[in-house]
This record gives sequence, structure tokens and C-alpha cells, in this order.
Amino acid sequence: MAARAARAATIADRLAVVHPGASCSLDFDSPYQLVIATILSAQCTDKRVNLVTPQLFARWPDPRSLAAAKPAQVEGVIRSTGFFRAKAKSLLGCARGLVDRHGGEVPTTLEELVRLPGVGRKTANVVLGSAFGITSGVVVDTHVGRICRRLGLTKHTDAVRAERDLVRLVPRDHWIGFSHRLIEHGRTVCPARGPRCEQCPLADLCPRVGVKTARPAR
DNA sequence: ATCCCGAGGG
DNA sequence: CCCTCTGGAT
Repeated sequence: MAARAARAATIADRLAVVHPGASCSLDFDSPYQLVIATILSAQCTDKRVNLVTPQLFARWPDPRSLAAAKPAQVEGVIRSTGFFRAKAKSLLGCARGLVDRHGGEVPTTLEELVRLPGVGRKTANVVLGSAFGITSGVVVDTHVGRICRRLGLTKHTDAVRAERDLVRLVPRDHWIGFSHRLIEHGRTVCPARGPRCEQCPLADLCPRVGVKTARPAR
């Protein structure tokens, strides 16, 4: 549908003005660190993840050391990110997968990444895009899905179906930037609760059905 | 009470 | 398809 593609282009252009340098807000300085940080980011703010990763990477600086770590010790360090047992299990399994199948390096294809414990399509897209500069798809996280539904770019709540719509609407070379700007927009202007519609550059494109404006001023 | 840059398991 | 995992923030 050409009309929706034009709408998507308008949205992408305006977000590029407001969030020009939007990028991954997780702290990392290697692909290994980004994989770990992104696994931890599930149902958790990046800010919270950035609070625990320095300790994590200081104690277990590479896949080999992390694969040999005691689960209980890892759980202790990552506890505040929530889902700490499942996440610790994923981290150890992921580290083991990196060592066993990839010589301790992070693979650069979606198929290999998704095979690692704790790494789903969203995490794989983030890692490929931000650690390697590889465009593999649109990152559809909770923000991207919610905003694109509000704006009528997709009707799907399922992330895979939403992504299928978005990759058709947005030119391939804009996929990563579009993703990061939507995520930034979601964090700063259009969160699930209390969207700040009065300062949203997309307000005229948004139905805002049943959306309450932030803060009843008191 | 509901949401946070999800993923795995039944 | 659903359910579960979990602490922190609002």
C-alpha cells in the first residue's frame, strides 16, 4: 500500500529531525558485551542494565570465563534486572554456545545468533545492527510495536508479523535508523503510559484513541 | 495495577 | 496459542 509507505516516510523523516543520533542506549564495547546486555534488557530498562553490566563484565570479561561461572554468582549480579534465574541460565548457555560453536566470537548471521540461548529475533537484530553494522531487519521491541500500531503502520501485535509489515514500508537502508529512532521516541515521548502528546512531532498523524495525556498537573 | 528495547517452554 | 519468569519504576 503506497499511502502507508508515504506515511511511514513522513514519520521516519520527522523522527530523524527530533532524534538525529539515536542509537543503542546499552553500554558495551564489544559484540560479546552487547549480546549479554541485550539479553538482560528483556522487560527491563536499559538504564537498569547499564547499572549491572560493569560488574558483570569485570568479573566475566569474555565468553570463556562466563561459561565457567557459577550460576548463583551471576544471578546475584544481575538480580535487579528481573527474570534473573532465566537470564543467568541464558547468559551461561549463550557463553557456552559462543565458545563451543564459534570459537568464543559472536557470529554475524541471524540464524546463528538465534540459536544461542536467550537470543531471539529482536536481540539478534540489535546485535547485528549495533555491533556489526549489518542490516538484518527492523528491530521490533515493545516500543516499536506499540508506536507503529498507534500510528497505523501495522495492526499486528505479533512482533514477527509487525516486522514483516515494516520492512515493506521502510527502505532497507533506513531500517536500523528507523528502529533506533522509534525506540528513542518510545522512551522519551511516547511510552506505554503517559505519552507527552503535546510535544510529539507525530501528533497530527496519531489517532490517540483513549490515550491520556501525561501528568494531571499536580 | 501496569509496564519495561523478550524468550523459552508446554 | 498460552503461560511463565522477576525486580524496579510509575
